[in-house]
Amino acid sequence: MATGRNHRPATRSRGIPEATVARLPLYLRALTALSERSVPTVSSEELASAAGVNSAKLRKDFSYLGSYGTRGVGYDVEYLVYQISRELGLTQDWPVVIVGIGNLGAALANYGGFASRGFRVAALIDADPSMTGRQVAGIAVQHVDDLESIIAANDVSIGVITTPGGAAQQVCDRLVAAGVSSILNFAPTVLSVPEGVDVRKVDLSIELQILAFHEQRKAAEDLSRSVSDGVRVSRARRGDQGPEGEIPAVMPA
Amino acid sequence: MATGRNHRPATRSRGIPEATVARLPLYLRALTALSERSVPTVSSEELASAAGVNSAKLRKDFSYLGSYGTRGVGYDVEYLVYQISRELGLTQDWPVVIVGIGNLGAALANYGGFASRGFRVAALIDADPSMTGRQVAGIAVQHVDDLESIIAANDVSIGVITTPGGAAQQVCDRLVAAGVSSILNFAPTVLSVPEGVDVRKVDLSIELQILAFHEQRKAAEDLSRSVSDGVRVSRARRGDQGPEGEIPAVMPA
DNA sequence: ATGCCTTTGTGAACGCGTGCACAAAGATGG
DNA sequence: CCATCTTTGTGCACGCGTTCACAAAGGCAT
Repeated sequence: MATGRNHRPATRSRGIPEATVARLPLYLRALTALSERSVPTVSSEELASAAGVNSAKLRKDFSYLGSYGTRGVGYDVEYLVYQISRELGLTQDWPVVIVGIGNLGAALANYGGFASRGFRVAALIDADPSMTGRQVAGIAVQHVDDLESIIAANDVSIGVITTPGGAAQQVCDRLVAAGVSSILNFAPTVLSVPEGVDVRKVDLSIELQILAFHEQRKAAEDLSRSVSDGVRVSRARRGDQGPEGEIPAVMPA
Repeated sequence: MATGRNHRPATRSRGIPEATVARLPLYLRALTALSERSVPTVSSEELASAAGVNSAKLRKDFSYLGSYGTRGVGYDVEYLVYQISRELGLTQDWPVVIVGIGNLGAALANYGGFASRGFRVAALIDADPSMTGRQVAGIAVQHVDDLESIIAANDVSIGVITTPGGAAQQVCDRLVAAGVSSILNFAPTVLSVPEGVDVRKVDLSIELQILAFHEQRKAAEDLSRSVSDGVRVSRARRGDQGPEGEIPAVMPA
């Protein structure tokens, strides 16, 4: 039920809105950068600008965590880093398994952003026997037959699925049965999971299609503007705005 | 200003809500699967189930495109595939450049989901001279010095950034200056772009942090429930719920 | 042709998220 | 100790998105 975007639509996480939770990592990243530059305090305006959000939104977000600011001064960077880290559960270590060590799985295994924030790649799992034992990012790939024991041995609760779409649901079921209750799904599949399991989806193809929609809309606007203004627009040459040549994605006013 | 999630917050795309646009690729995928099985028609209930959404939401989404269903019967699969494809701009070919051919960039270049839906990897670009000329996914990597000419020669309007965070803004600026107006950003950076340029962000680290938040919340709930019920919960052993041992992410009722 | 049955399309209500605007709070200088 | 100035925290209003519930519409059997 839980899809990647607009996550956990009904249940509010007991006080902290989902939209706020989704922004906390953004703030944390900006704060960490400030911390590394030894900046002691930061105002909501500055931090909001660094995180790319509205300052009122940022203040409201922080208000859900508590009153951690000082009026007239701003927020203590170190303190806020700690509070957000704790709220996100990053003060503890999260072992993660990656299932499906293809190009993407290998890329994720090598991705530095994991280790930097409390996430540790506990195991790499693949169904291909010829992959078993191969070192990827310094970790030996294990066979999917041992999935359950690997999960149990490492007390893993977060799984990343980077298998082909056809295998995703099956892998998901096994992960969940083995005790994993949070899944990051890169496979182009709608996973069905029991109540209590969180799924977030990252779908590269969908992201591109959304961009294409807006791109087409912009092209159509440019086209209609160029017709009236006589301005030549590169993208307008592309043509093919549908079979009837009508402007797509534009409802009749 | 445009962040990856909740995209284009103010401007509605002249008739089609952004939330609907984000779901169209989901419907399209489900419909394509039905089409391959030669299913002629589908009801909103069936399709919604396949796409993992509410049927009322699906019907309202389709209502923004027009009245393409037949009451008492459902939707014609082939016709709907065509209409959605056209609406998303997938009837035309979108040349895409990928900048930053590391693990992730290479994974994306090899990703089959691109070509299957009107997207064509027109060029791979990297700043490392030793990468220049190397074949990745059958495409020769080109040097970033030639970025502008590559964009122009291929009439590229969509760029994918998979560089390290430090290089992302610079690459972004050059892409935009060269005429790219839609960017898919995998770098952990808040990109600032001029008006009219769309940016979608995919941040693996952020997705994991959101999962960790919910995971921690579930662990805290399990913990408090196990205290009263005497149920032993695996995750409860993990401990370390913050320095005061209080339950995090739970506002006092 | 007529009545029934299924399914769409949508009006209306509700809830969440956002942003404005301001009062409260606290630091700082005299 | 008081005045001033900065910045937080939040009440409020607004708009978008979701969901319900039902009337309209069309197929189908008799």
